[in-house]
Amino acid sequence: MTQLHLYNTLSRQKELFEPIDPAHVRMYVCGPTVYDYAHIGNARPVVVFDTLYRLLKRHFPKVSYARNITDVDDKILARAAERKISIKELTVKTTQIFHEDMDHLNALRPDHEPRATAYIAQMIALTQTLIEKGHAYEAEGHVLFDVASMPTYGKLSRRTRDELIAGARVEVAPYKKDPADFVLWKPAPEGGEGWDSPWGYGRPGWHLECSAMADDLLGTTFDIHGGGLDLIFPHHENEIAQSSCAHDGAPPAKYWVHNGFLTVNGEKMSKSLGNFFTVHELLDEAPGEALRLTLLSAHYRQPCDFTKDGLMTAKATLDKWYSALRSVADIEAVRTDVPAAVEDALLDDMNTPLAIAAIHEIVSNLNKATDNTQKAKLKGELLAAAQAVGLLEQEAESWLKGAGSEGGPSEAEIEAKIAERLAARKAKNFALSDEIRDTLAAQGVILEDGPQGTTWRRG
RNA sequence: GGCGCGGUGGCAGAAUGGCUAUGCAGCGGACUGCAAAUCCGUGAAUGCCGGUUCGAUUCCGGCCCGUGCCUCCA
Repeated sequence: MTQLHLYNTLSRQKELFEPIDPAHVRMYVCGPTVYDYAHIGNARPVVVFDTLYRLLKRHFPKVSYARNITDVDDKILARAAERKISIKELTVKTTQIFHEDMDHLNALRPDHEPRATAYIAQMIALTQTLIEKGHAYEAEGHVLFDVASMPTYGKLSRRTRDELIAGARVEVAPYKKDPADFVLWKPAPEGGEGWDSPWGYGRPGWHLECSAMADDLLGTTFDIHGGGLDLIFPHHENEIAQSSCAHDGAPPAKYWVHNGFLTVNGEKMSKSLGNFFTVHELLDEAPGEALRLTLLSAHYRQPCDFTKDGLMTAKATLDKWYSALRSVADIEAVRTDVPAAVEDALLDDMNTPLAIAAIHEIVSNLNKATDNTQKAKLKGELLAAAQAVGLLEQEAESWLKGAGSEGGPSEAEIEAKIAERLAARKAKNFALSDEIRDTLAAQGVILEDGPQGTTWRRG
């Protein structure tokens, strides 16, 4: 397979990816609501769509990737009030932390990262258009989308309005014409966070934000809209409703791509279960690349169960890969394209587990290689392959010697111990030699004796 | 209740109408002063019951189990 195929939620099938404009591919992914540290579940779509972004960039001349920042929302208001700080202060700080955390996961920054509050004018305009076209109505300071005005509503999530009503567990607001109607604009109290609008002081609805930003940055219809599975309904369904109705039927996106949910220790992550992990805290336990590899170890549409054991296995895998790279540190890599086995796996609906298996094979071949020409070629292949999935972006030496160095012995101390041990070994004092090795091992430093002498790494 | 997803060896996790990846763990060997790492070899799986088929883990139906959404959770 040499062309990209993606599973489109709209058709529930794998489809050949045919960009609207092959010269310029456009992708929008729903980003975080910045009220707290990003958790490991938030990281999954970031890593998944970063992998897709990298893949698209290799195959198309220009890619525009937009990922929004939702910086106005009930949870943000509540958190800011709780901490007695301004909304701005909260969202700026949280956004900064989000960026730092995602950088650690080797996620490239999107080309556009719109903040909802910078697009209020576009949201108001979109709402007005929907009212003018008869798809929205005002009621008690709210503007609501009129679901009955759109016969195809429910197409993405494959739900009918009857099902929605039958399954509704929420109390229906009395001002709604139809229980399925959703809010585009809602009133805000005087002095609270809000903006003036034709319908009074208020705030935009969440679904409206993405429609307005995507439309403004990527155009009426763009190629890929991504996000987590849980966003299919209602968020993406409502985005389709808003954008299509505002644009006389033109849908916002051609391909809808959704990543599966992440569980922790087999259960949905929640604070009460005690299995809630933020990316920030996990970075203290393992490098970001290990976290990234863990997330890519399962196919993006499958559920991914996160465990600390899995994280440690990913770390060990990277140790192995970096060790292979270190063994050829003095050989210059031959620059090559991403090896076919890896690229083909990725082109087939981003089969990252298969791509990772192919990387294992390259590592194995590199470890087996005897002549330098072969090693140079395989080193190039390994780097190209790993970087296609955002891994092996560090120097082997610093990965192996730097990880977990806080609190451990310094490099100079380790080198001194190794020299001491070498002397003991030469004198055939193996008791001392082993004692030195054991002591270092207890401090997290693993010694490996090879034909070229002793190398070390932190475990 | 409605809609959806999944059940593959000890674990993780791909693929496939017949010849069944990959990694970790295990076992044996090479190498090593001994280890570690690496390499070589090796055992081990398709939830249950039917159907279609020469043949099903793969397709179809039923069941069981798990799980997600239906609430501005990725």
